[in-house]
Amino acid sequence: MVTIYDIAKKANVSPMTVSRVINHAPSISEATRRKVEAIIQELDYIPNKQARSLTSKETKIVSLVIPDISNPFFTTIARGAEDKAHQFGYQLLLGNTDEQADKESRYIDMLLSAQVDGVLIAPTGEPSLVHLRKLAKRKVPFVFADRHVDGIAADLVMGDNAETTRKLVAHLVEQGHRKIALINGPDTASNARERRQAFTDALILNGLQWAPEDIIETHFRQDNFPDIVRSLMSLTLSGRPTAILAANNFIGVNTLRALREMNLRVPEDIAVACFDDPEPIPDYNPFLTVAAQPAYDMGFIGMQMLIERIEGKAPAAKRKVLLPSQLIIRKSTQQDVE
Amino acid sequence: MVTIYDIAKKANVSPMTVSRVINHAPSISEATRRKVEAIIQELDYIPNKQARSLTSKETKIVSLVIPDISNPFFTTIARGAEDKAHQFGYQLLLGNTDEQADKESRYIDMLLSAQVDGVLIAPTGEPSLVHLRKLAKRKVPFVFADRHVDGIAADLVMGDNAETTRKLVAHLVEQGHRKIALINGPDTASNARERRQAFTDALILNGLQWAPEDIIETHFRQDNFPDIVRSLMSLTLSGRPTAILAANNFIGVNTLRALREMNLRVPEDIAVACFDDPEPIPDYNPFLTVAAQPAYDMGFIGMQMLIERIEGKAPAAKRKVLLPSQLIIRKSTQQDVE
DNA sequence: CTGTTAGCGCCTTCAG
DNA sequence: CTGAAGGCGCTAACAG
Repeated sequence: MVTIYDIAKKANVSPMTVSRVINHAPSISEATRRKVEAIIQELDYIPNKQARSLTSKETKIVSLVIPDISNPFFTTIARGAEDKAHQFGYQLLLGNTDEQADKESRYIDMLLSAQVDGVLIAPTGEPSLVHLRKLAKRKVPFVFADRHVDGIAADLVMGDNAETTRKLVAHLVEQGHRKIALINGPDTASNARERRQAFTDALILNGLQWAPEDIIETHFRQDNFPDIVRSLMSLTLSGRPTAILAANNFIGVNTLRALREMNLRVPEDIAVACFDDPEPIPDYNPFLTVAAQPAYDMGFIGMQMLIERIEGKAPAAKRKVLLPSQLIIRKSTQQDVE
Repeated sequence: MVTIYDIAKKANVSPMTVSRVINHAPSISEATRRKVEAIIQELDYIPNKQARSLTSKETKIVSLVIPDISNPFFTTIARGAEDKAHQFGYQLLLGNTDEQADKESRYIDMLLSAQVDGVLIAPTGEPSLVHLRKLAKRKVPFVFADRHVDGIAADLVMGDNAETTRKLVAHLVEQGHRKIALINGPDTASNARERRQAFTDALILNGLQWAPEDIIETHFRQDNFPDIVRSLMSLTLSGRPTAILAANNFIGVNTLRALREMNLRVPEDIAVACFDDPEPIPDYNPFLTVAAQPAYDMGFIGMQMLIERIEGKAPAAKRKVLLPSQLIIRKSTQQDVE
C-alpha cells in the first residue's frame, strides 16, 4: 500500500507536506505542490479514509436504513438519497430491516461501530425508540423518512398522510362507495396510525358509517392476505365493503391477488386503491389506483436535511417536511373507463 | 467516546485485555472476562471499526456497484447481495453508476479510499476495464454480476443470455412472427453483445431473415424511444417487424409506451417481449411477456463468491455461474388469450 | 493468563 | 511555507 510516507520520501519532503497537498492546504508553495502531486500520480496513491477518520472524526459515510430495498417505494427513496449523498461526497451504507425491530437494532450497532456520520431512517415502529436513543446519545445525527417515532425528536420528511388519505377516500366516495375497508400497516408504525386516524376522520366527514371490523391491522411486507381479504369479504354484520383501501403498495398488490383467487373482479365486484405506486418504471398498462408519494423527493430532501445536520448547517429546531402525494386514478377503481 | 482505555481503567486491567475480551480470545480467565464485559455493558462501549481496520487490514465492508437502484432488476440483485452480506457480517456500500463509466470510475476511487474488502459489480461496459484494473492492482477482490468485461478475469454470475434469447425468439416464432426486431443495449456491455449474437443466431436457426436495421443499439436506462420505435415501424425496405424484443425491462416498458403513443396496439399490431420483469412485486395484472432472470440469486450467489474470495476460500480459478431464466408468457405476445 | 511496546496511516499542534 | 512530535483507537508481537 502506498502511503504519504512513500510519497514524502520520493519527493524529499516531510509526510506532513504531502498531507497538506492532499488536503489542499493553502500554505503550500506552488513548486512543492506540483512536485508532490506528480509523485502522487506516478505512484497512484489513494488516501486511506480509515486512517483519516481516526483523527478527523468523520467518515463521509451516511447510512440509509429502510425496511426493504426490493420495494419500489423505498428503492426510490434510496435513489433520491444516494443522488444527494453523492453530490456532497458522502457514500451510502445500506441496511434492510425487513420491518423487524431487532434486525434494525443490530444494524444500528453496526453503523455506530462503523462511525457513520449520520443516518436516514424509515423506522420499523415504536420499538425503534431504544436504538434511536443510542444514536442520539452518541450524537450521531439522524433524520426520519416516511415514518417517525414518538418520544424522540429529529428532522422528518414524510408524506402528508391526512391529506392523502382524504383524497383517496374522497375519490372512492365519488365513485359511489359507501362501505370502505382499510387494510392497514401495523399500529406501531406512525404512518399506519396516521392513515387509520385520517381514514376514520374522512369517513365521518363524508357521513359514512364504519365498524371496527372494517379496519384490519396487518404488516407492510408480509402476511396472509388471502385470509385477511376473505374475512373482509365475508363480513355480514356490518356489511361487506365495496371498496378496499390498502395502506401501501405491497398490501395493495396482494389484495388484488387475493381477490382474484376468490374470483372477484376488480373494479366490478370491488374497487381497490392504495398508497404508493407499485410500478418503479412508469408502466404501459397500469391498473391500480394509487396515491403516489414523492419517494424520490423524500430520499433527496431527507438526505439534504441529514447532511445539513451533520455539517452543522441546520437550524437548532427540528424540521418537519410534509410532502403532498399525487392521486393517480386507474382502472381498479373505475368501472366506466373504456 | 468510550474506548478500550476507559474500560481498562475501570476494570483495572490493561487495554490489551479488553481487546482480547472483545475479540473473544481464548486465553482470558472467566473472571476477568466477566468483569470486563460488565463494564463494557455499563459504559455502553462500541468498538471503533475504523481503528480496528487500520491494523487488521479489513473493513468488513463490501460494495455493490450497479447502474441503477431504481430499476427492479438491480434492486433485486441488491436485495440478494445484501442478504448474503449481512449473513456473513459484512456491510454494504452502495453505488449507482447510471451506466456512465466516469461516474463508475469515481466510485471505484471512493471505494478504494474506503478500503472496502471487495466489490460486486455490474460494470457499465468495456470502459470499465481501466478502473477494474485499479481494483486488481490493489488486490481488492471483485465479482461480476450480470455483465463482465473482456480482458480482466473475475468470478462471474450472469444470466444465460444465449439460452434466454433462444427461448424468447422461439416463443415469438411460435406465435407466427417472421420479422422480429431487437432493441438492444449498448454494444460495450457484454450482455448486450451476447444478446445480439444470440439473437441473430436464433433467427438463422429458425430460418428467418434479418437486416441490420432490425437491430437497434440504444441504452439500458435512457434514450429517445419514441423516435427509435417510430424508425423501426417505418422500415419499408426490409419490411416492418411484427414483433419487438427488448433487451431489458426499461427498454421493454418504454417501447410499449412509444407504441401506444403511435396508437399501435399490442399484441394485435405488434408483439413485444423483453428481458427482466419490470414488476418488483408479483402483479395482479401483468402484461409484458418477459424472460425473468433470477436477479435475487445473482446478487446472492455473486456476494457469496465475493466473500469466499475475500476470505481466501475460493478456488484459484475464476468461476463462471450461468443462471437460467424463466420465460413468462403474458398478453403482450399473445392474441388468443381470454 | 496478562501486560508492554510499537505501529497501522494520517492529522493536529507547535516550532521553526 | 515546512517539519517534528505526538496521538486518534486498536491490535500484533513479544514478554513475563
